Amino acid sequence: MKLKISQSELDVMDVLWREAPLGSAEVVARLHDKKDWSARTIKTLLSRLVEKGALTTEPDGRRFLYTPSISRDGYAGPATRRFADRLFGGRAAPLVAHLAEGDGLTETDIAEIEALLEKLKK
Amino acid sequence: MKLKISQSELDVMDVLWREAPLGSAEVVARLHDKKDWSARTIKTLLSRLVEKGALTTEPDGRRFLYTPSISRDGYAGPATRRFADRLFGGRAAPLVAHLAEGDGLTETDIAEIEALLEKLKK
DNA sequence: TGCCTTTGATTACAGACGTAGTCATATAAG
DNA sequence: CTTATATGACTACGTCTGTAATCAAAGGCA
Repeated sequence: MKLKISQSELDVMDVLWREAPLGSAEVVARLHDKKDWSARTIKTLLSRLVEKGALTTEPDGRRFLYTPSISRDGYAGPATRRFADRLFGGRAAPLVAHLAEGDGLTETDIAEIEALLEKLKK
Repeated sequence: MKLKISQSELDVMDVLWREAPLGSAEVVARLHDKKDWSARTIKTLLSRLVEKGALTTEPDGRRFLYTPSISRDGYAGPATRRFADRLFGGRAAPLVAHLAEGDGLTETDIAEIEALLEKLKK
């Protein structure tokens, strides 16, 4: 059961991972600034995500409310590992190095990662 | 000039990033254990990569030698940032956390990342 | 010297993806 | 009650991907 979510679909999931359930019009509203898509396009993406089982629907009057059926972490974990494998042979350090390039890491990020590493070492 | 390399194509690039130039038969040999692809398939991927400009060719008798025209880092850097953006809104810590799950980080990885963070803080 | 093998070129084809349009219907507004 | 509108269902269509097969040229082997 490998759930394959495409790039554009991920943008939609992102909205619903932040806030759910939402109706399609609300998703459209949330995406309005970020992406220059027609409402139709977003509706299509929502439908495909439902087909794929990434979203659950719940009727709310004449419309549907959409809710993710996988958590962001549930999806991101395996995806991250596959990503690291393909690009860096699974080694984590180069990945972090790329993130760090050009001020990619905030103070907070650094602190959090350090805390994380501390815990791992114990 | 956005170079778009697909998943399967990346597996081919990986071989050539490790060792280049190589002829197609050699690439096929290197991939034999990893992927269960016919030689035809790999040839197609090589051709597509050449079309896309990700590989350079150099005639060597009746065959071609393939060499990457972008470095692994040159490709991985932007790709990593896009990946982090899409999945974690650009925040690095959750990404590292996922990598760490289930013993994903070796001692060496941890040490390297720590060194990296040290340098960033200065 | 004529055929098999290797290699590159060209072609194939289904399914996923990006990006919508059309249609029917339910509903809100007047 | 009638009409404009919002919403979901279905349809569209060109491109990209995964995964090859076929064809032709060029050299190796019998």
